[in-house]
Amino acid sequence: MQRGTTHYAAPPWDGDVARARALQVELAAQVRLVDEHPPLPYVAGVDVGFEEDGAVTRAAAVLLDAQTMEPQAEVIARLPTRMPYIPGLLSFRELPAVLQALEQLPRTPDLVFVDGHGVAHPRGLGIAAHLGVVTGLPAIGVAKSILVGTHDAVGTRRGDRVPLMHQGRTIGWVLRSKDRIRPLIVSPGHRVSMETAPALVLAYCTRYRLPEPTRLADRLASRRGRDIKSRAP
DNA sequence: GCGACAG
DNA sequence: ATCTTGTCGC
Repeated sequence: MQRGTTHYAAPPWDGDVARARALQVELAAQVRLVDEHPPLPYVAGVDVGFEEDGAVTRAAAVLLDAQTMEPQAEVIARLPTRMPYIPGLLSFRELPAVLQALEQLPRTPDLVFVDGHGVAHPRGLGIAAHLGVVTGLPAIGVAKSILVGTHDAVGTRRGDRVPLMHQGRTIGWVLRSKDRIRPLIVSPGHRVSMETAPALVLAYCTRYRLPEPTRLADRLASRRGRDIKSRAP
């Protein structure tokens, strides 16, 4: 960590699925779906990839100027993978590495775009909501497919959207970020309202399906982009 | 009991 | 998520 004072507590994992789910319910109660993000000087995008056949979890975080969307910093954190992928418990597997990457950024972002769901989760605590609650930072979840919920047909043009419903509640949106391209599943994670989340995501979608913060982090996390700057002694 | 199931 | 070339389309 280079910022020194910031150290986020990673979620615990002892193999007890029931305990993890109980913790999710507790943390979900702390989620605030109201707009509390400041005028955005800086935004960040985070995503995770794997190396060594899954033995190593690699998280990437990219800091961008909120206005120009120009990348200000790109960092990578590597940690040994300590649990398998379990639907509904993704954050317990990926958040530890993501938090370390966030700590390596030269400054704290005012909003974080996370690859995965926000409150559009069985217990209301997708990885974006989990990240938001443990860091206190405003966060939005941007997923490529649905984990839970149903929805009506969505228009085919950029900006078209329909609510993602679950147990009679709107838990997110199915948002068309690009004409004719498979829609994104957007849900607020923390300190962002259900109404604002899709507007912010759309504002950061330029010529690609994914919003810039997430797209850049995605490129760094997976092994594409010709391994720009990594290596950690 | 039988599927579904973010990444 | 990851294993993988070329190919169809804006």
